[in-house]
Amino acid sequence: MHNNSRIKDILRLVLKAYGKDLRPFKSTRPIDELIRTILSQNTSDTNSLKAFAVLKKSFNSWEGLLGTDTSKLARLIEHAGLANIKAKRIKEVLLEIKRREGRLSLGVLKNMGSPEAISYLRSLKGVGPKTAACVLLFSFGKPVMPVDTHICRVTKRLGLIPKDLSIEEAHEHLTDMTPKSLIYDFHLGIIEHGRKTCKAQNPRCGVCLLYGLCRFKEKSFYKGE
DNA sequence: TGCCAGGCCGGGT
DNA sequence: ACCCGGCATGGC
Repeated sequence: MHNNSRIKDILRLVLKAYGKDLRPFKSTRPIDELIRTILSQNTSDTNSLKAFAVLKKSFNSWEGLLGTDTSKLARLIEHAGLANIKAKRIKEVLLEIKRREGRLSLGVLKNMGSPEAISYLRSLKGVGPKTAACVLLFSFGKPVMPVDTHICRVTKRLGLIPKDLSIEEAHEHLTDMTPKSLIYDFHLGIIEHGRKTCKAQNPRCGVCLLYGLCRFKEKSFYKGE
């Protein structure tokens, strides 16, 4: 637990600046979360949420999705981009869950430890470290940090993790070093920090003030600031 | 106009 | 164990 005090510092600043904007934890249904997260892979929120809304509207239950052919599914989710890949992933992942569990449910994860649950999810083709972490955190409240490209960049820049970590290693490091009860807030806070105010340096944001962490500088940082 | 968004897989070294 | 190309829409 090397960087423990530093991460607490940063957590405090992030929560002070953005805590009030974060939606409180409310667990989402695991299959919903899984589908939503696959749609979000390498895709903006607005596009993936639009596609998810179309899917929800198209099916009474996800059982209905299993009988739909993949090309038709791809048309339904075209707003999300990468639609052919995602349609195939969603359908095959759901089929595999149904095959394993006898029904379309991830309830089996509830009583698993995090490592076991991660292995289970990642053995589904199309589910990588980020998608697995989202399901475990947002549906089951397990202390697992989802790391996307933005979080990876920012935490490296903050010096919380070494710059040469792969994204998979970053998941492990950040999960380990963040106090369990704060993983959810930290994840959302960093996302919020990037999404909103800190396109330029924000005079009310302690993270920007202390660490110069405004979004517009990220590119130059990664070209070797 | 080009770049990038809450990734992941498969194939090559 | 890494590295890379492919996948593809919409917003700025």
